[in-house]
Amino acid sequence: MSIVHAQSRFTSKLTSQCQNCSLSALCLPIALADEDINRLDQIIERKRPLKKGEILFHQGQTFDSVFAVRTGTLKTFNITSSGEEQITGFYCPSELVGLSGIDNDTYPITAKALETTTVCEIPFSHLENLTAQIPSLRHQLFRIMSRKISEDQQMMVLLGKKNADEKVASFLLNLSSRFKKRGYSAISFRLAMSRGEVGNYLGLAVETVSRVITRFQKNKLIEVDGKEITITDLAEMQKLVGIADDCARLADLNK
Amino acid sequence: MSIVHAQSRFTSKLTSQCQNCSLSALCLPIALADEDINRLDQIIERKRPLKKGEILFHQGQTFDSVFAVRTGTLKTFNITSSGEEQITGFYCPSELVGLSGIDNDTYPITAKALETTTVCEIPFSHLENLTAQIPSLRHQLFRIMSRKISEDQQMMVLLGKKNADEKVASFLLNLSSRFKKRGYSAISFRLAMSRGEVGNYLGLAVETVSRVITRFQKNKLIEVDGKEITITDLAEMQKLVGIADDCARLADLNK
DNA sequence: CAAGAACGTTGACCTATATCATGAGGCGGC
DNA sequence: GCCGCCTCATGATATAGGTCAACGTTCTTG
Repeated sequence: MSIVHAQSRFTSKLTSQCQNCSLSALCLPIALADEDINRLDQIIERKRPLKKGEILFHQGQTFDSVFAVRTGTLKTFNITSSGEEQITGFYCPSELVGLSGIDNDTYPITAKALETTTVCEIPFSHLENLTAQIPSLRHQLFRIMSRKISEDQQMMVLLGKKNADEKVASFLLNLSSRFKKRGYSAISFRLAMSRGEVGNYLGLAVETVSRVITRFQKNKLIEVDGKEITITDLAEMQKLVGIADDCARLADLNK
Repeated sequence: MSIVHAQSRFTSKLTSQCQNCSLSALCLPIALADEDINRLDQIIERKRPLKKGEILFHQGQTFDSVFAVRTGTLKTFNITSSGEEQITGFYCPSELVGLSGIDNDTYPITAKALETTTVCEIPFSHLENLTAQIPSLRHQLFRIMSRKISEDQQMMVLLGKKNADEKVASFLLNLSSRFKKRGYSAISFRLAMSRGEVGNYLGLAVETVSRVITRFQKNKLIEVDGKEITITDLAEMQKLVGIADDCARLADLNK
């Protein structure tokens, strides 16, 4: 009987259910009981894939959902007074986009696909209701938002205090750890974004990004083949960035 | 009878109750029913004032509470790899500090008083429990966190794309609107932070901040007397910053 | 109230990175 | 499968803002 149960349960889930999703351990369902995952599952809509360059939501558009990236990569950006775009983030699988829209019921940024990308749409009003009933989901959502705040603040430190080398090294190591977290190689990966987008994000000119990458290659820190990056000297890269990225370790340094 | 009720209710509240707090319309209690404010009130602890330079919490310390500023001003900062501090925010009355600590149960930043400052301590586990029962409180907390994410992203744009003039102008206008929101003058106010702290926050050297401020004075944009600032040409200042700070207005510009 | 420390301003100079310019791949579209 | 465009790399040059130094002013503290 338990077999029948398991079976029916299995067949009733198509590949796009949270239970089967290889990302569930990183994404919203983390720490949820099976039954609760089901409830979450029911409010989630899987959308047709976005092609490269397609837009998920626009700056100024009415907010109604947050989105979990399933495959591919997104960027989010603002349009500045002078009309140029300022990229505020890149989003990889399992990451949640759109949380900044809750405040004004309006997305303050645009989200655009860097490559073919699939997302799960999570209508926020439903999610919010569910959080009333599922404490661990509520806590998880608070944590995700809190982490986003911390990360953005780290980014502020990067933009305000780091030089070009440190910025690029931080960026590469950050991607590395995100890939690692979801089971890919931490030392070898493919950039979904162009040099221009990297520069825009880091507050650098394209040319500077290009030169730094070339220099890193010459100094045998990384190997590069177009968008393929291999970190060959992780230790040296980490030294470049400084230990401060590990906040916890500093706890006793600032009394 | 209703008079007695009102009376007893009044006398039962000391000055440090949410109901009597002049900030309640801006702070967490916004949109809460009286009875719900009471429940919130009960979990909040008022702390003795912090003197200038005292620390509210340390980077690395275990997270247990968020804090609402009642009077005074706080700054939050990180220590970078090279040991210098990078300021990540200034907090004025009614604003909530410490939300970035939820994620790791650890504050990733230090919060320090810039002047004599009083705060309300809100133990987060209690707050989280209350949000299960009070939907409007839950929504308010999501909104506050969401707004923080938007604001930090605006800050990233500022750090990544703006020049010194634009940074300083943005900073002054930002303070101006925060003062205005809580009923103070939008054109005349006192900076709680030093030029050095402004520079640190904006990714500029002290000298640059000083020079920009001097230039603004010469150009009759502002008047300055030490830490007292008066904005004399608001329109020109806004022009300097650009219209893009108003995200909503751009909704139809980026199709 | 005096002395030292911290803060703020201003000038001279320097440098990291932006900008401009050019050319070489590489990719998408017809 | 070719053309045109976009991306990337690299050199030459310009510049915004950093750094260093000197000095006045304003807090702080004994």
